[in-house]
Amino acid sequence: MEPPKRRRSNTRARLLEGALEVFAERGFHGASVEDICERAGFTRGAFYSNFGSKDELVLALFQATTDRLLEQIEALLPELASQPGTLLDAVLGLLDETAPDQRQWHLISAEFTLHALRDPEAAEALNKQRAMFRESLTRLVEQITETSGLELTVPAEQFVRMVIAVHEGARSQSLLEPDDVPAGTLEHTFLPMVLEAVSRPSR
Amino acid sequence: MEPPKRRRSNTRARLLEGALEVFAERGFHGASVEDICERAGFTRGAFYSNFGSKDELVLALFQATTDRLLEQIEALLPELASQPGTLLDAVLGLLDETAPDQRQWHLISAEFTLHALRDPEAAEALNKQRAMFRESLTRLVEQITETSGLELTVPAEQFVRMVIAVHEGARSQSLLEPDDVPAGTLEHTFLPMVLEAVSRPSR
DNA sequence: TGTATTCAATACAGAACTGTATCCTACTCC
DNA sequence: GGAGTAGGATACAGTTCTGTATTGAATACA
Repeated sequence: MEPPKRRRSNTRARLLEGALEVFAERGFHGASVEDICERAGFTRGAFYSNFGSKDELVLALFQATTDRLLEQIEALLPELASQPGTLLDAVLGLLDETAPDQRQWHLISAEFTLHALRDPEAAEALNKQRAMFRESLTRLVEQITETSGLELTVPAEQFVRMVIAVHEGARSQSLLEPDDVPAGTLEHTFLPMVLEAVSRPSR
Repeated sequence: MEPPKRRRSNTRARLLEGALEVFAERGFHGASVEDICERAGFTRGAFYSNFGSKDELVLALFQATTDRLLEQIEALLPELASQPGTLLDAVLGLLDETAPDQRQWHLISAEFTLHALRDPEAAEALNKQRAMFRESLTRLVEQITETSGLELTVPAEQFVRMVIAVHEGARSQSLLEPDDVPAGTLEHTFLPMVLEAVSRPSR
């Protein structure tokens, strides 16, 4: 009674993967259930046998993505915290490594955010995820500042919020104008200055 | 032969207005032509008599929005540049005043950006608009730094890019978590620090 | 006042999409 | 190797949307 599910969970995974791609290309509303199935190599029969509706799939996709993100963070945090290197390297490292395909991730993430801005329920889920992410990042920042003789003049969480804002805003610009703003340019120019502005050698 | 168009241009305007609202609520793909017409108080007959398709309307809406934005900037720039006040007040003032309805503007703007990230033609149009906006903002920054005994340690345009990144990233956070991040909090906490970090009294 | 024109409403045809019901195939387990 | 079942394909019905063709009312103009 256990093994027969191997096939099932596999097609679920493939459907989720296909959905990720198609959503990135056409957006949630723009992608039909059939588009997703086609991409995954199935027909709608498989879809409705695994998900109740597109909304349910979106939710599952969000959950899966969140789970993977948090797993990655768990794996990366101790490494980054213990390795030598500047605070910024660690922070940017985490931000970058958790988004292997920058472009796709940004598209999906923006799509989710937009969706959440219109739907309170989605907003709650997204905020929960973002809060966990911020927390991890905040912990990382605190650990590194403690061990590196650096002290922040603002609460670590607020610093993290700022880093995230810059990161997102910058990435949006670099994806829109890849020629004028190569990926990472803005972050690497400004975050060091920001950091300098809000930190000092600890007592 | 000229006056008969008065009615026409009026319904065009109402359709555009309706589209703005509906797009903000449901997104481009999520809004049907009929939704837009209904909001504007027409039926699809009026729509297809004024626009060839939803895509054409989106383009027209983008153009109209851009035109209005640039007009507003033209009107605000001299005022802001001449008025007493800090550089930041002026910059944030411009950013805020050009977006009377923060939420709707952000939604539409995000939707456009997302669309542009998927469609090179839209990207070009959006980038042109953003370039003009940045230019105005850059001019404002340069004017104010010149007259206020302040000097930037980075090119004005890059500073402007950074301000925009922060502004967008911050607004996204404050719209998602209005309780935890009241509008303007992040900007007003961090931008002064950033500014301090990248400026010094001029020679 | 009568005629022409403009512009939006209405009616309609066709396409796309969703969701369900049924069928078919390939395992599983005896 | 044969019955039972899981899971995906196929066929179908219903809905929604788009775009066009036609109609009708209001306005301009003579």
